[in-house]
Parts: sequence; structure tokens; C-alpha cells
Amino acid sequence: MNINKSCSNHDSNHPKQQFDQNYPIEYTIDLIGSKWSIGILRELLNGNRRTHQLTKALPGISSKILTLRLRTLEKHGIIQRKVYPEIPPHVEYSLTEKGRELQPVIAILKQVGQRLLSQEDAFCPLKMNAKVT
Amino acid sequence: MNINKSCSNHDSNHPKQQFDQNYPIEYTIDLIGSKWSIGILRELLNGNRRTHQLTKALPGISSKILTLRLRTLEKHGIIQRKVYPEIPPHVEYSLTEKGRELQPVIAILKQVGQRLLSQEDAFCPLKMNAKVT
DNA sequence: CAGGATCCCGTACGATACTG
DNA sequence: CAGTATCGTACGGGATCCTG
Repeated sequence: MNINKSCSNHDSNHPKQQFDQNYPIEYTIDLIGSKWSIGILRELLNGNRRTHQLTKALPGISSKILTLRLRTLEKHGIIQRKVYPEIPPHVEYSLTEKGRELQPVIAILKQVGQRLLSQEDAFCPLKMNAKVT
Repeated sequence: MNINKSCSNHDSNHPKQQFDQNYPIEYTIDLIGSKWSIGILRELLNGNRRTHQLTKALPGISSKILTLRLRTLEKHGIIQRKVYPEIPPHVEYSLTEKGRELQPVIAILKQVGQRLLSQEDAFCPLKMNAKVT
């Protein structure tokens, strides 16, 4: 997502990691804000997964995007990639300790989202009718 | 952000709000995941703000994007827009009760982000040197 | 002062095909 | 099985100008 993209560029003298220190919120959102990040994390929270398992668990994701997200999460130390040198290839992904710290974030995101959505219905009776009837 | 954009389209028979019910996490991220959303919310958590106040508080934001974000948040019932019919125009934005429910989300996002960033340094001493020296 | 109208661009994402 | 390469697209965001 790169929420603070333009900000990062406004002063090239500041190394990136130094910049991120001042924007922990944006950093976290960068981690989980990409389209499939949450799905991948949720899956790995339930256990280690092989690539094709993730593919099946996330219907619609392309292999390109999956590996892209996995690489990014790995770079941030959120997940770990373990390669078994076999034929055919065998790769297994797992959450790191660091990655597990994201669990409360996901929990709150879900909890608050549910509450907000229920209020949305309360405020928009017409919307409900559109489905309920 | 529209994290679940493609998912929303995969079956047009499902009205959007019905779909969102099943994806509270993605819904919440949609709310706060856009580039300036957090900044706007943080500002409004500190009190009501006029448009130009927000502009100054968010250096770099364009008027187009600011109003765009404000409109979106308003549609979701997160903020309220109050117009004082004066010349020159006077518009004031405030958080709704619903909007205040996002506060814990922001808090966790910040807290976890900070912890993750500190770990990032611990694992990457070279990075630290780049700045610390 | 608030914000609409245009034009432009980078990039995240997607579809498809191809390798070891 | 896991992953790369290529090409195409949509959309968020930015710059600038203009109006009541």
C-alpha cells in the first residue's frame, strides 16, 4: 500500500527505517493493508502452509501476487519460508514470533468492523430491505 | 483501498453491504487504509476541525484528496460535516460516535507497529548503523 | 474559504504462459 | 509444485486551475 510513499520521498536524507519509526501506524497498515495480506496471515495463524494450500485457501489469488505478498511479509520478518530440497519442490510458510504479534490487530479489526457494520444497518434501513425482503 | 474489490464483483447478486458483513476486517481496513485517513481521524480525535485546519495539519495533502477522504468517511458515518451558511464558507468536521469506535483500532495499530519496528532494528543491526553512526 | 473539474502518473493487481 | 516473466488495466493519488 505504501501509505506514506510521498512522505518518504520528501526528504531523501532520512533513511527509510528511521522514517518508519515515526509512523508505526502506517507501518502496520502497510503490513496488512494489501489485498490478500489478511487472508494469508489468517491462514498461517492456523498453522504452517504450503504454497498450493494457500492458493486453495485464497480463491482468486494469482500465483504472482501470492509470492509477491509472501516475499514482502518475509522481508518484514512476519513469516518464514522453509524450502525442502525435493522434487517436486516443497515449500512451507509459517508465522514468526514477530508475525504472531499481529494477531491482536486482526482481532480488533474484526471486532470493530463487525460493530460498525451492524450500526451501518441500523442507520440505513433501506439497505437492509434491499436484501432482507 | 477496496481490498475486496474483485471479490465484490464475483457475484453481483450479493448486495455490497451484505458482502461486507462477512468481511469486517477488510471493511475496517477500507476505512482507515487510505493514505490520509489515519491523519484525518487522528486530527478529529483531538477535536472538531475546519477544512483549512485539516489542510495545515496534513502537510502535502491536496484539497481534492482531502475532500474525497472526508466524503468517504462521511458516507460511512464515521465523521459529520456541518456547514455554516456564511460568506466566506465555513465547514466543520467532527467525529461521530461511530467514528470514535475506531480509536482502539488506531491505538493497537500504533502499539504493535512500534513493537514490530523495534524488533526490525534488533534483527537488522546494519540498518541501525546506517543512521546511528 | 471550501471544493469541484481536468489531466496525469505510478503501481498494485490480474491473466496468461512458461520453467526447473 | 513453486515460482518467474510479460503484458495489460484500474484506481488512488497528485498538480493545477477555476468557481460561488
